[in-house]
Amino acid sequence: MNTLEKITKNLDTFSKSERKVAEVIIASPQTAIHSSIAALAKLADVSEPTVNRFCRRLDTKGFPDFKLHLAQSLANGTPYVNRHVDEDDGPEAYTSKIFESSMACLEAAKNSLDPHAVNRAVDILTQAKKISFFGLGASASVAQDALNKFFRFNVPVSSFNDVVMMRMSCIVSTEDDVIVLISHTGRTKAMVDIANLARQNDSTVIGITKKESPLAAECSLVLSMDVPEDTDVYMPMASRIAQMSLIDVLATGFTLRRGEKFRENLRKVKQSLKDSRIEK
Amino acid sequence: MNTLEKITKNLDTFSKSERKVAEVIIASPQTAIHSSIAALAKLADVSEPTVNRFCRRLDTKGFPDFKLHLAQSLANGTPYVNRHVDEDDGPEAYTSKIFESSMACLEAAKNSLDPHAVNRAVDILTQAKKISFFGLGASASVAQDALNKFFRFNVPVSSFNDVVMMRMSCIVSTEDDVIVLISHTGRTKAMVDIANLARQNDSTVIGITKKESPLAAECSLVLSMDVPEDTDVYMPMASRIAQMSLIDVLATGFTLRRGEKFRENLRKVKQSLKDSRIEK
DNA sequence: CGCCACCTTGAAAAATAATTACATTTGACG
DNA sequence: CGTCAAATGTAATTATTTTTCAAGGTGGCG
Repeated sequence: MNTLEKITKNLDTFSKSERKVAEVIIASPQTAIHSSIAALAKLADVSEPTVNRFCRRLDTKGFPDFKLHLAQSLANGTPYVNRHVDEDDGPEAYTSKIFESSMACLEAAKNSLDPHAVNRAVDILTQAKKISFFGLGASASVAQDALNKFFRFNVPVSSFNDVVMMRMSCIVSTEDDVIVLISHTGRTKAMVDIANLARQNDSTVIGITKKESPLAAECSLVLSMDVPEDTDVYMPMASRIAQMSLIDVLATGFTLRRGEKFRENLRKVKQSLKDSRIEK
Repeated sequence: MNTLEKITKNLDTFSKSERKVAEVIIASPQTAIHSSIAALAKLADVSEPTVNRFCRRLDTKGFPDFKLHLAQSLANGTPYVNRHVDEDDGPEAYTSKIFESSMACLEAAKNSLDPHAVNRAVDILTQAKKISFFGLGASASVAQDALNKFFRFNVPVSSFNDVVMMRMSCIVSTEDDVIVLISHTGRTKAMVDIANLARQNDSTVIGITKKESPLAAECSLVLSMDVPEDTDVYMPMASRIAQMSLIDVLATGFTLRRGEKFRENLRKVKQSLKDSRIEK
C-alpha cells in the first residue's frame, strides 16, 4: 500500500511523538525525503531515535529504507483516479478530471481484460468470412470506428446502427460470419435479441459487454472490462474510450496474425488518402 | 527524466568503471536501491568513490540522493509510454501496449490542451443556436459520438459524414451557428473547404485539429492537442481517443455552465432508456 | 494516594555508510 | 620512452543512522 496513505490511516496508532513525525511528513513529504534523520527530527521537535522507531513501525528496515518507500509512493502518487467533476470546477479542473478519469478507466480496463479471450477473439475474427459490428446509442460510434479499422483488412465488414438493418443482416448470416455486439450495460433488449438471432444461424457472436449480463449469456465469446462507472454524469464517457481501445487491440491482433505481407495492404490504404490531403 | 532511462541513454558517456556500475544497476535496479554504496561497489567490482562519482554525473547530490531518484523512477515505472507493438508480441503484450499507448496519448493531450481555449469553446457552444459536428474517416465516429452527447442538451445538433451534406448544411448556416470540425491532420482538403464555407456565412468554426495546419488557419478557434504519432501502425488510434475525451470535456463544460436545473434534463434522457433495457 | 510495572522518549555512544583528499594507475600523445 | 591528464582506488574523514541505556511519564491497582 501507498506509504503516505498508510501514515494517514494509522495516525491514531502512533504515540504522541510519533504523530508529530507523521504530521511533519504528511505536511511536506518532499522535504522529508530530502532530509537526514537529524533534520527531520528537529522539524518534528523530537529525537532522532523517535523518527527511527516511527519508520520501523511502518514495516521498514529503518530511516533510509523508509525514505525509499516514501519516495516511491510519491512518484506513484495514485497516478490516475476516477475523480468526479464538481459544480464549481474551472475549465482547467474539469479538463484534468475528465482526462484522468479516462486514463484510470483504461488502466482498469487493461487489468480486467482477459488476454486469452482477446486471443480467441482475434482467432475468430481472422477466420471470419464476414464481420459485422453492431452498437446502439453511445456504442454506435464505437461500432463505426471498428468498421473504419476493419474494412482495411480486405474482409467484408458492415456496421449498422439501425435495429432493423441489424436484424436483416443477422437473418441472412451464416456459420462463417462473426457478429460483434457492443453494449456497455449488456441489458439493451434489442441487442440481446440480435445475439439470439445470430446464434440461431450458427454465426459466432462476440460480445463487448459486461460479464454476467443478459447479453453476455447469449454470446459465443465475451470480452468484458470492469471499468469504473461514470455515475454522476448522465452520459457514458469513459466506458466508450475503453471499448474503442479494445477495438484497437483487436485490430492490432488481426494485423499481427496476418504477417508482414498483409501490412503492405494497410500502407496502400493510407497512401490512398494522400490525394485528399493538402501537401506540406 | 526517468533516471533509469537516463542511465541507459548516457551509457556511452560514462568511463569504463562507471559503465560497470551502470550495467549492474540496469540489470537489477531493485537490488541497487536496497544496497549500500559498499555493496553496490562490490557488485560492480569497482571502488566506492567510483559509484559516488557515477551518481554525481547523473545530477544527483550523492549516492543516497541517487537512490531516491532511482526509487522514484522505478515506482513510476515509466508510467505510460507510447510503445510500439512488435511482430512477435503475444496477446498479453500487445494488449498492454495498446492500452498504455492510449494512456500516454491522453496524458500528452491533457498537458498540451489550452484550458482557455476549452473555456472559450464552451462559451461558444453554450451560446450556439445550432451545433454541427463534422468529421471524415476515422474522425467520423468522433463526430457521431459528439452528436450522441450534445443532442441531450436540447440544442439542435447535427452530424454528417457525407461531404455533400456538410456543404449544404454550411451553405444555410448563420452567424448563430457553430460548426465543430474534427480532423487529426488538419490537411483534409474537404474539411478546409467546409471551414471556409462556414466562415463566409459568419458561422463560428471550432477546429479540433493540429495547430498551424491549413484547417487550423480557417477556424475561429482551434483546440489542438499534441499527441504522439501512431507511426508504425497504419491506422489512427490514439489520436481519436484523445479527440473523444476532448468531446467529453466540452460536454462536461457545457453541463456545468447550465447549472443544476439543466441536469434534470439529462436525468430524463437517461430515464428514457430504461424501457429499452432488461431489468436486473 | 502511592507504588510498581510498563511504555515513551531522548542523550550519548557505537556502528554503519558516504564523502573527501590524496596517491596510484592507465593510456594517449608527442 | 617520457609526460601529462584522466580515471580509479586507498585510506582517512565526516556524516548519518542505529543501538543502548537511563530518565521521565502514565495508568493500573492495592
